[in-house]
Amino acid sequence: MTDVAAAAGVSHQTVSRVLNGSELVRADTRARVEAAIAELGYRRNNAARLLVTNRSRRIGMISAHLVLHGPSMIAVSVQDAGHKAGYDVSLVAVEDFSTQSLREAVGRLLDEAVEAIVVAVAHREALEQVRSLDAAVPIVVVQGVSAGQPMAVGIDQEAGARLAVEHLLDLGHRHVAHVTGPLEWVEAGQRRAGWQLAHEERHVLPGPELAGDWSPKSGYEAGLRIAEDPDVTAVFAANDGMAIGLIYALHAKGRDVPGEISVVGFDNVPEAPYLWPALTTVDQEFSLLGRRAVELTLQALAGDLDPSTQLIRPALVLRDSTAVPRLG
Amino acid sequence: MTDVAAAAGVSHQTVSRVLNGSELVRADTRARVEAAIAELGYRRNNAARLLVTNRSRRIGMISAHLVLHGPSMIAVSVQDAGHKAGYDVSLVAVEDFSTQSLREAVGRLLDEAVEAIVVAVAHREALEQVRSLDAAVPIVVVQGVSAGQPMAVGIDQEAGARLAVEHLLDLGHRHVAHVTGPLEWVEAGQRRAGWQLAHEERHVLPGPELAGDWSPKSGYEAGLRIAEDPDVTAVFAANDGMAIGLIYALHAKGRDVPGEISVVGFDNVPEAPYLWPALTTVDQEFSLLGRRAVELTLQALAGDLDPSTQLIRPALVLRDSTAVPRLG
DNA sequence: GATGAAATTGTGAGCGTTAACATTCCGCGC
DNA sequence: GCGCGGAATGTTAACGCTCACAATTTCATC
Repeated sequence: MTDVAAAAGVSHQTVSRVLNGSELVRADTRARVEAAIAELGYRRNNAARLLVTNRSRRIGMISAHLVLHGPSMIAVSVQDAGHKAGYDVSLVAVEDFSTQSLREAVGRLLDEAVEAIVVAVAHREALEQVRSLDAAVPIVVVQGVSAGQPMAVGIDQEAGARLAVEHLLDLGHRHVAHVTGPLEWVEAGQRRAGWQLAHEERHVLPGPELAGDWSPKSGYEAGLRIAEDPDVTAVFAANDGMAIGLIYALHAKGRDVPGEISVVGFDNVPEAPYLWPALTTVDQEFSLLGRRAVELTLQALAGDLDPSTQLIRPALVLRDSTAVPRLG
Repeated sequence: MTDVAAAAGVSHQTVSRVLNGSELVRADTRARVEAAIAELGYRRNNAARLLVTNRSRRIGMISAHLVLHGPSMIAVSVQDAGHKAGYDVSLVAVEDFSTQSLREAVGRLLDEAVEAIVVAVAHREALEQVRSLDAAVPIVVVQGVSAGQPMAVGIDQEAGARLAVEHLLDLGHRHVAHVTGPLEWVEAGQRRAGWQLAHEERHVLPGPELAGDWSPKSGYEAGLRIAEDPDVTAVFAANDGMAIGLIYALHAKGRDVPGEISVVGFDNVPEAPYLWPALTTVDQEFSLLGRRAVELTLQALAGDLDPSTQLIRPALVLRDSTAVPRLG
């Protein structure tokens, strides 16, 4: 910086002012400084800057299971929204949810001087733990959110599940079976709750519940069991991956989808329209979620701690994997 | 730090030594300092540290198309391998490949004081541009790599494509059609080259070539065309997503897979085994790629600029979407 | 041309750490 | 008991930037 100042014949402070877009610099001085900067290929040293301003313009994000559609979409969307708001986003992926590993993740972010942390971990206990760590910076939750939580934006999983189940009941199915996600995931619990509620509201008993873990394989295994059960005419799988495994099992067992059994997924992965049959599923608007999360974070940074929970409503996407149940 | 020093009754330098694991601190002094640190909940300020050491222990990564399987797997694996080597990894996603936007991405990373940059952008021109930007830090390329490139690790796309095509020819297909990825992508070109070469080697003419863009939709469109062509009995799709769209189109047109037409994909996405039919495809070992990339980066940081290109060999995964061609 | 207020520029200190060097401590041999 | 040497600790000066304030210039006004 001193070099630039010398080259432009001004003081280092004037260079600093130019860099920060201050109004108080005469146009020709600014031009001279900018020329010198370009000339010398100078870059401002952010460490020094951070040291004195104490503002990193960086927000941290804790994420898990980045291989899954939802988490990865959320990570990308938050990152993107953050950049657009002039923030860098540091992502740290955790592999397990031990206090140890979460503490380490938070520590890592704090070491990077993040101004806030966005937690995108749907694991019930993990969420509580991160919250209880209270890290002197605002924490915003974007996944595994339930109504009434402060500083949280999420997608209304329960509503999405109801959309799916009600669609099947509307078609005339007596009840709907459900392949759950791993129930330590808040989302999995919420989708399951939506499935139950939709039945309760119509005063019918839900169909059988099978445990899955998001993987196509677990959907496949559930499908093998469902194929044996003549009572089941409709299944709501808690995500598209399991729906794919499920349908595969049904095909393998000679059961037609949707002729004999209707299937609805959750996520609307890009290949959903091209599965055979094209998958009816629930679409979540992740990019909106990312934007909202960053908005909320910025708000928190401005000292405005919003105690309300924003829930984005998902939408049902009708395709070919659901049909009126075959009579008799 | 001063506070900690005061609390422990030592000088700040001693605290610094404890923090850096220096040998020259007596055990009881160290214990006292550590107690004070825990007591006060002190965290070292990395900005100040970076300012004086000039070592950020951070590597940057430029990535694109994080929604696609390959890029996202690579991003995760590099990040992971980096963390394990004690480095933070900053990811910046670019959306287009203009000089402008790449320059900005590199700039953003440089501003974060990264010690090296891993470029995971398969776009031909983009790669050259980033290289030509010469950013005073080592640059390692992990995607869109071809043999003979310095400082690069990649997966041998051409070999993978040959595996796929040779398998089909071995089954007895006269030739193989190909749905390409967008040809600005190095990978797309390499897979296409492998497809051509496999034919050349056997002195047969390749089947028709159709242009795709990685999306299931483009695979679907290609599929509609292929379904009309009685000559085509086998197709190599440049990724699984297009293979899915392709198979959907064939089904929709009443063509059986693999009975009438065999299909091979590329990527081995998690749902591949559960598609109908289960997809024969080429598997790439992304986690190994990430580790190799980080190794190479560390080597470069140690001043050892490896001019050789490491290519990881992919593997063919046989499933049910390929079969011996129907006679006549 | 003097005056003063506003616009522009400069000066010095300090952010929290590490590096380099200086100092103190401690135990040992004579 | 003295001096010596290495171990342990302390002191001081950067690192490159912004902040608060001081100094200078500019320009309209009379």
